[in-house]
Amino acid sequence: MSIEKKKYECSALPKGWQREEVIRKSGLSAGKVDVYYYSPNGKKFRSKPQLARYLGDALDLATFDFRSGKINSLLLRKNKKQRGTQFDYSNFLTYSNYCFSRGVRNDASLVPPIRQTASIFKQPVTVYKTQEGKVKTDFKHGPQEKPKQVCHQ
DNA sequence: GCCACCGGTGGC
DNA sequence: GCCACCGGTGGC
Repeated sequence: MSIEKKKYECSALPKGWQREEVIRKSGLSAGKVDVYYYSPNGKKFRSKPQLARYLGDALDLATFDFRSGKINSLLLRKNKKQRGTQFDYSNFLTYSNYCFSRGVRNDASLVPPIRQTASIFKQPVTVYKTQEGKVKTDFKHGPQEKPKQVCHQ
């Protein structure tokens, strides 16, 4: 039989990103599920910090739940200790809030949004509905490869 | 040498 | 005690 492995688009991330679940098949941790992400250009990611480093300012992962691949606003409360550079919360809106404000629910488990008005992404982004419950995001002239420094004025 | 995979543990 | 994260290595 084929191995339990699936790679799907991840709706909480920009178009082209994929999420994969791999079930451990041996050892003490057999049955444990490992989650990996693949960037549009095929780079593999095995942790949220790794993802965050790669994305830099291009996308805020504060509400991104790595394991489930979904947006979880509760993560904001449990502020993980931020090392080195400290994140500026004064000027951002979570992706889920953004979806909410657009009348898009992409996940049933979203908690009510915290009302905020701010620019969402630090990079131009287009969000549009395709089908029921699906959201696509496209970065305008987004870099193909590594997101380099984005100029914030 | 690479990388998929499981182990070990720090931080909670 | 759990689990997110990443080290290390076996198998290629």
